[in-house]
Amino acid sequence: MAMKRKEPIVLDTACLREDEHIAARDTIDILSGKWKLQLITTLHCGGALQFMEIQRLIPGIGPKMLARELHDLEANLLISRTVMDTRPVTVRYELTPHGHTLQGIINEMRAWGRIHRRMVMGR
Amino acid sequence: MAMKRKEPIVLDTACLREDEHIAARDTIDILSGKWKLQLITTLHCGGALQFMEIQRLIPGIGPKMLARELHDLEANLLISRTVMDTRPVTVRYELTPHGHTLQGIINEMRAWGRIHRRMVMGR
DNA sequence: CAGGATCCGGTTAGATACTG
DNA sequence: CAGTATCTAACCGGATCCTG
Repeated sequence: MAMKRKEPIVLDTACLREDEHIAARDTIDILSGKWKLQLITTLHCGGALQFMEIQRLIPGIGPKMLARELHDLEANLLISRTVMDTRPVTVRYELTPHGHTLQGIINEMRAWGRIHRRMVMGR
Repeated sequence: MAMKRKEPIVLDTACLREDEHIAARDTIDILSGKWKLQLITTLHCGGALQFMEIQRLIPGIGPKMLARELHDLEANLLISRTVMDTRPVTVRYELTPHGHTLQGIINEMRAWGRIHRRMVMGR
């Protein structure tokens, strides 16, 4: 008697394509990490800011983390770093136009997060 | 002579409110982790699936990680877990309606991620 | 089939101290 | 002011083995 053949599970690939996963993952990776969201939002609202100004606006972040996160964002062309020739030197960090486009997604995350919190915490 | 008073930096708080940060962070936390996005998308496209079916659909994931991620999502009311009384037992995992609402954000992440990739990789 | 238990290497993030 | 260097504790994710 023939074995009952179990067909391999293959879903409609349209929504499971590899590069679709990658695109979403890229976005998540950029936004992941403890301070990225706050940092982006702070620069979005605050415009151009200096290193210490940012540190004061984000309570709890240390210089090491702040420097690292700023590097990451700069490498992704999301912020620009400008050394001003003042004395002592100051550095101006600012979201690029591309960086500002992230705020749309962040706002959606806020909206969903609020709904989610009500759902999980129960009203 | 009076010192030049540096005003403390206080930005319009509307976009920097603590609970706004938290809401966005909740969303990120749910979507962070190596397999969450793929897992949600797989269940979104595939409907109800068994443990092993999911494992086959997500190449590389091990049973430990899969179990953990499923637990996380269930704790957040994003998926439902149903034990079927078959022999041997099988378990059916399925996105809840609330879970399906995540796909909107995920799709936006994909769209942004594609744009971003073109921007960084240069064309 | 559906997982839990254990071990283990790599990454992450904080504290502290120091430099140009 | 604007960071870097170093050390360490915590966490993440994988491999392997085991159970009901």
